[in-house]
Amino acid sequence: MEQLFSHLRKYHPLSAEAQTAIQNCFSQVILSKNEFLLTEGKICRHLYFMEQGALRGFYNLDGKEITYWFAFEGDFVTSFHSFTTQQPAVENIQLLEGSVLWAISKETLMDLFNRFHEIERLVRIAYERYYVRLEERFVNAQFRTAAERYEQLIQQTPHIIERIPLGQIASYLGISQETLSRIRSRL
Amino acid sequence: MEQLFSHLRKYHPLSAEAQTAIQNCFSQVILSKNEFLLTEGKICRHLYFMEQGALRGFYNLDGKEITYWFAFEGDFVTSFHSFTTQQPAVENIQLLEGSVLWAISKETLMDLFNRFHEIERLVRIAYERYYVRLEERFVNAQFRTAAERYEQLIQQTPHIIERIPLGQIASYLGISQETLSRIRSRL
DNA sequence: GCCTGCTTTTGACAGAAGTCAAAAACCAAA
DNA sequence: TTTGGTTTTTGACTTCTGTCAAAAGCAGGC
Repeated sequence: MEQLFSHLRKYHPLSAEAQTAIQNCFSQVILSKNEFLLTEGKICRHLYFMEQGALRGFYNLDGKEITYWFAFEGDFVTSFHSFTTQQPAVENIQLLEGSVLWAISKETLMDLFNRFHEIERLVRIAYERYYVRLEERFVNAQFRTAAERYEQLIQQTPHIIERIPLGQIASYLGISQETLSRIRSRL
Repeated sequence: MEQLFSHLRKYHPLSAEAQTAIQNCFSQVILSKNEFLLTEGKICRHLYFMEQGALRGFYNLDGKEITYWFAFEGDFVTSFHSFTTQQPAVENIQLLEGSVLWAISKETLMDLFNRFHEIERLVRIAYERYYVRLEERFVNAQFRTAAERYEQLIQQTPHIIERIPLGQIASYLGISQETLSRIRSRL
């Protein structure tokens, strides 16, 4: 739990009361490799925080699995679209390693927002950081070549390369596995 | 100003006091075609709301202008990265038509957040919507073909096609102008 | 009406990336 | 060590998209 707080404090300081409330509202979830946190068509009712482990978000397109994000230690995890709108999810969330997560339901989180302005602020600030990250990734996807994207991945998030199978990395970069293999061989 | 409120209410209802405060904190900005709201290297100190008009965000890559978003009536406008981090912007924001905007400085907005939890909530909710939109656009950029993206543009945001020159639309879709022209000719 | 400049289209060619299929490498369990 | 399954690499070929250059289309000003 202390790990959760130390991550949360990176966004915004928290009063003792807010911390106590958070402590009472999150519950621990332990899952093993290959289990699903969410499947396509279900409504995502929880926000998770990853304490230890790794997972991926993917959806099915023409029979192929498209992995489009990963989460590791210290990341928030949810189907953003489904969680915020309470519509059925289009994607799946699957564990890549045995993992420890903290979960809070949407209702409980809304209740925390009502009781603690500072918690809603923390989330607002977290959203800003995640938005900027996504914007950067979007610009890369649209305007950089496959090789450039791979090199940037090596620079910025080497843990992805170390912990994730090649096929899923290729998908994450928006290229075929064969192309990624060729890029690697000529670097 | 009423237009601003009617847009804001789509995110979250506002008390009379909050509305009065907002009224006192936003100021009107009128700009003509081709003027710049922000240039590369400057820190973006304001959040804008577009009442009337159109503009684009673009940055320079190898001597070429890459247009990667547009804003129209009812949109919030800022350099998200620069505004939230107060780092120099990497992009330019330029008017595409004579426009009417409402502006608020970062400090004033933070002050509103402190005084009105409900205003920070409204922004938190707005962030969620914008994040979902960006996520969708990212997935399209990475995993759909150029032709699919163009068709989706026609379906979902036909005003872009009507009001924006082809070269900038091509850039927005992440393809060359020639390719877009060919896609159009064979539809 | 007729320049002039800007936008859009067309043509020819080159390069990047995808697909399908097979081979090689790797890994874990028996 | 052998075996079976999975992951990664390699090869041959095709398709999509980009680039450069030229032509066509269009709009405003004179």
